[in-house]
Amino acid sequence: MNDAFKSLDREKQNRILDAGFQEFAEKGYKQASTNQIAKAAGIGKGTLFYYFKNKQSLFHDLIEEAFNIADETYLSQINFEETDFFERLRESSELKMEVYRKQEHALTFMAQVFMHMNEYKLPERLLEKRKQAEEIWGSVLTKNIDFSKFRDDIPQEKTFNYIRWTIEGYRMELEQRIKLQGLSALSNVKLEPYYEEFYDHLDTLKMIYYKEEFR
Amino acid sequence: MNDAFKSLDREKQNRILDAGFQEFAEKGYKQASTNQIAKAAGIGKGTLFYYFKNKQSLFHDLIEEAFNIADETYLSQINFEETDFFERLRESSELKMEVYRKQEHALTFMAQVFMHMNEYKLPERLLEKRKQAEEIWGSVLTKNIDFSKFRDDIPQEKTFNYIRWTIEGYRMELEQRIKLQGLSALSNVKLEPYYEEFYDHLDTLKMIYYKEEFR
DNA sequence: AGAATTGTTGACCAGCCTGGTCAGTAAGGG
DNA sequence: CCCTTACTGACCAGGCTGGTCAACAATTCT
Repeated sequence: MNDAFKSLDREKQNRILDAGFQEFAEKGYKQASTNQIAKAAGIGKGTLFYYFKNKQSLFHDLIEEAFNIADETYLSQINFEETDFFERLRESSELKMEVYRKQEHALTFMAQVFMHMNEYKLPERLLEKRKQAEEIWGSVLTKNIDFSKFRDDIPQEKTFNYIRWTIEGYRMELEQRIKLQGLSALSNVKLEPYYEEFYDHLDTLKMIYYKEEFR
Repeated sequence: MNDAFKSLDREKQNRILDAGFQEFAEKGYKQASTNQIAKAAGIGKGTLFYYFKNKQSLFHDLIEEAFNIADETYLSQINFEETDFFERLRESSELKMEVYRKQEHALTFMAQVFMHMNEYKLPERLLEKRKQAEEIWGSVLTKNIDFSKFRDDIPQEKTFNYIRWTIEGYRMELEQRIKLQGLSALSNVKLEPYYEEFYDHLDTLKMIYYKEEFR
């Protein structure tokens, strides 16, 4: 990523970044095609290599950019004053949705990178960032949370995991549903009804896992 | 799949089938490589095409074979007399594990095919099978189940989904854990402690979602 | 025994796609 | 007018693709 790229207008930058995020997230480093990325971004192949010196450096730059995006629009916005678990969960989910709106494939790309991190020999600089990110991502739903609101006949760790897994399962099914009904991009989908559905699930989970007096 | 293949000894057949399952499950139809499959199965490339007439027919045969395996060692073994949800869940999980032991990648292959079914133009014969399979797979955790044991302050459908999602989340984390700790094949991993862990989760879920008198 | 059949292989094929280059074009600013 | 910068796609060598096939090996038949 050189100065030429950085001085592009934001829209074009984002188009290129997102094309890269999507291709690498879908196929992994080796199988990803720079031709595809250029085509999806709507630029010539030469131009891609005019902005990035080669495939590997493009990949590294994408990782760094994804970290930055996640940092700026997600992690740094989390309100760690909020001690209620479900409120924190709601806020963090909404922030995540913000990221999706800005850069639809940044987060799936990040997840892919996290999963296969060990296969890629990344420079020290990125490994360091990853370590930091891992910690803070893990703290989003734990740091300064009032876990005493959970019913105490179920081990706290289980409660925590069960809620995580349930939400994750719901998220995946929702993704599937949206993908099936319309081929439209996420940005074109009316999201309001899904929010209501999601809040409803949060309430139900509160019913299930909170002590009576906190429901 | 011709007579030559069918008259191979079981072990070699399974080696080839599983190599195919794995490759297609990992990369999808187009990206899958017949070279890789032959190499992974430990046979020459020519031999693979001596057994199967071409890539597409190999793919179709694998689908059919996967359906048969799932049918024989999983679906047909489910005891639909058992009306307790968690007992049914336990049994079906153990049966699934049987399938894994016999053909490690058959089920992930099937899942992949189900997901991307619409992209492949499959012959009528397979589409029909799929339709049937879909119905019966859906019925495994519902048909003849006594849902009245669930607490009735939470909608039954939610209860059902939440348990599914929780178990699925647990399964994925377990897979991750096993993959990390040892690179050994599933068949070499001591499974007993995991079973205990799994049963423990089932008990906890019973605590959460059953009426008091059925816990 | 030898002949005939069946099983198995990897070198080989044309063709596609790969990451990357670079001569050439276009545009803008001085 | 030149100089710089932005941008492109034809082009390259090389790797991998699905698939073939002549040659060889093993087994079975006569």
